[in-house]
This record gives sequence, structure tokens and C-alpha cells, in this order.
Amino acid sequence: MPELPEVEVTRQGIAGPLEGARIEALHLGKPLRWPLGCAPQRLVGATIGEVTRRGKYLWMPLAGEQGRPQGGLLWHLGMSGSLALLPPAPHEPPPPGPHDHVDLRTSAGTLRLNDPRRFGALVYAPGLDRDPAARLLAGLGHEPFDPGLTPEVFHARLRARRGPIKSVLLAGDVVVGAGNIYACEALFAAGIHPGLRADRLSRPRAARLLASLRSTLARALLLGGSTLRDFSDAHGVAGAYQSEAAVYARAGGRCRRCCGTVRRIVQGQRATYFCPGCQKR
DNA sequence: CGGGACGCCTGTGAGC
DNA sequence: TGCTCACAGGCGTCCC
Repeated sequence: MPELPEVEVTRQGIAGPLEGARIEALHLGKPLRWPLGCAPQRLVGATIGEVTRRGKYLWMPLAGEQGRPQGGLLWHLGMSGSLALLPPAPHEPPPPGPHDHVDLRTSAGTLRLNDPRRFGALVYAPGLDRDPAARLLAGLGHEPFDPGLTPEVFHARLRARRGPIKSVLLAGDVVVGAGNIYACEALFAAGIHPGLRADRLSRPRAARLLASLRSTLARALLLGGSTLRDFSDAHGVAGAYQSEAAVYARAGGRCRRCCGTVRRIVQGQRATYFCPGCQKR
């Protein structure tokens, strides 16, 4: 679920309402991927700043009572996580379900993390540039919409990589944001075979792939992301992108462009979907 | 150092 | 119906 569009849609749903809100309590359920890293009580009274995104992480800066910087919270939705912003007092939030593992109660409402598989995380860090945040973000590549990521830069980065282009997109150390769905869809849109070695992409094809990646992510963002099982935005609204996926999860189906058959292969333990007719090495 | 496999955890759907 | 098995959108860590 949560690839860049889903995380960004989530961010857009919570950033405005939560900015300036005061933390009243933090309740934790079952353990997530990593421990919080500080006593929940220590966050009470802090004021939430502007929530930002880096890759698939959300950063929620916190300010202390006297405006002193007080670090922040790094959120990750993992494979099955979603955030819901529940109405503030006088409304009492419904009791947490079995997969609700975080309730961040604030003056602007309760931010609730639901994550059945618990690959997600909530981690406190003294700053974005301080551990553990710095360590987690250290290996991330360019943001896909970063103007500094020119076709030339993208091509140069790909030329240093010998693995299949699909795996390189997924790895996130060249460009962040594409998970399995959007990596497959962007490659289809660009007409590039997922098994092509990254260093074998010509400059024009690299440029085309970058453009396809951007348009794919932008389109998904516009549609509120993809909902394959249970993703929803901060207001509980499902995404709509999955219904227009050209290849993802469509093995055996008819390619919408050439009427050939969509194939499924496995690369690096992950399923890859592509159209052999439209995507060339 | 790059690249690939593993494992974290639970739910779902297919097949028997 | 009920069981088992494969598989699922991410990513840090380990090993070669």
C-alpha cells in the first residue's frame, strides 16, 4: 500500500489540522517495528509543527513549552499502515481495534495508526538530522519531483547500477517513492522491460523513465493513491488509482495498449508485472 | 561496495 | 467447511 502517493495523501490530510496542536497523550498498543525511543509521557505538552515527508517517511516536528526545539516523531506506514485523524473533544474516539497500535491524542483530534502487519514505525528523534532519524533517512535517493533530479543526473545514477531497473527503482537509493505498484506502472508507461540492467538504459530512455515515474506518481496522487486491501487517507477515504493500473496485479490479463498478455515474474523476491509486447530491453 | 536473500507479522484467497 | 500454503504494497540487516 503506502508508497509515495499514499504517504503524501496522508500527509496532506493531517498537516493542516495538526499544525499548532498540543499533544495531550500518547498511547501505544502492540510493538511496531522499532521502539518509540523515549517515554511517551515526555511528549505531552509539546506543540506539533508542520508535518513533512521524506520518501515514505513522515516527520512531525515538535516544539516544547517555551518554543524550545524538542525533536520530533518519525512515522512510517510500512506495508499495511494507515493514519486516521479522529475528531477532538468533546468527541471521544472509538476504542482502539486490534490493529490500532498508536493513539496520539492532541487538541486537534486523535491521530490513530492502524497497521495489521506492524511493519510500520513511530520513532522519536531529537531532530531530523539526529539519530535515529538521520540513520534511517541517510540512504534515501532524490525525491522524484526534486528539480535537481534532472534526466542527466538520473541517467548518471543509473549508469552506476548493474541490477535490473525494476529492482533499482524499488531500492529507493536513486529515487525514492516508487514501491512495487508504481515501479511496475512507470516501467510500463516508459516501455522499458523491468529486467533491463539499469546501466544499460540510454540517456533518452532514462529521461523517458523519469518522466513516466513522475506522471505515474502524480496521477496516483490526484486519485488519492491506491487501495489494494485497506489503505485509506486520514479521513478514511480509499484511493482509486488501482482501478487504472495497466499491469500491476493483472497477470494473464489483456494489455490495454497492445492486447498482448500481461506477465508476472519474480525479481529480488518481489512480483513484477509487465507487458512483453510493450516493454523492451 | 553492490547485490541478493532473509525476516519482521498478520490477513486473505486459492486450492485441496 | 476447514485446513494448508503462497502471497501481499517496505525496508533494515546480514552475507557473499
